Amino acid sequence: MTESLDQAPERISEAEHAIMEVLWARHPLAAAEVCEDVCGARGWSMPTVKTLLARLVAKGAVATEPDGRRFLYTPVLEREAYLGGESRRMVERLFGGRPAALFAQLADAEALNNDDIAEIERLLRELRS
Amino acid sequence: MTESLDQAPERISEAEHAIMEVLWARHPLAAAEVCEDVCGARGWSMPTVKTLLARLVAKGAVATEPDGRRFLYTPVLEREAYLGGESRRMVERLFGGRPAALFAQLADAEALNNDDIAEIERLLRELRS
DNA sequence: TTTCGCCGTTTACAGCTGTAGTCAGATCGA
DNA sequence: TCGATCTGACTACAGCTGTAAACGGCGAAA
Repeated sequence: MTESLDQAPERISEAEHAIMEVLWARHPLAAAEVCEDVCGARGWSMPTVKTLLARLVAKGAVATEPDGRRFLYTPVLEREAYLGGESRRMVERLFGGRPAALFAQLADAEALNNDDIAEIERLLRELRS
Repeated sequence: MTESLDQAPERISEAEHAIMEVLWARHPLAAAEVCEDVCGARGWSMPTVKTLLARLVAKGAVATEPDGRRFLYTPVLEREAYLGGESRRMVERLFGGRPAALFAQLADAEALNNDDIAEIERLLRELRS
């Protein structure tokens, strides 16, 4: 397996993830614009957003590009990679790496509605081909 | 129903979860026995296990029963409930509550092997009936 | 009865996380 | 030119987490 010379996984916290979602949806953005998108929903203030952005930059998950006197922020870490990594980590930690066990759990907890089931079936058919 | 032990979900950390897994597998156990099961694998020492057990008791996830001069520990929180809750939380947080998106992600990351797929198909057939 | 060892409890402490205040420098408008 | 702003940087701080040492009581062995 790829022992990745790349960057260490560098965990992203939940608050940081909220910032990433904003940037994944639209970028590059200035700090103030990120705040517009997220401060209301989470009850944060500008300083909070700035701190989180700075931490993300320090972790290499977000890049900056100067724009006059301010910075524009762009995600470096890709959404797919992040979600994939988190999902696998979770399946690993909670279900011993067996995705089927996760599926069984969700089914058991009735967390799957008919649409979910239909879509998962479609995905499986696709995988098979 | 029973009076709310579950009003507040009372998050369980990863280290605490390792302890819970030991107790779910076998209980009741004394602290020393828990350590036997987990100290080697995680490189922990007795004090660490004791701290984690104490925190779990404080959170109401584990109950104690006196056994001579020591305590025996038994899980109160059930494994199914814990896994279900964690799974749903994760699907909520990362995939906007759409389990199918999680599966698409796992499929995309090639985290599903043939056995997983076969088992999920079997579960789907079961659900259908 | 005195001491030793085991057990749970208390205390410790550094790193991460959530949340935010303050500050110094750049810049735009007057 | 000079202050009002805006921006990122630095600082702060409490709570949670991982990890563990120190303490104090109680029963067993001597």
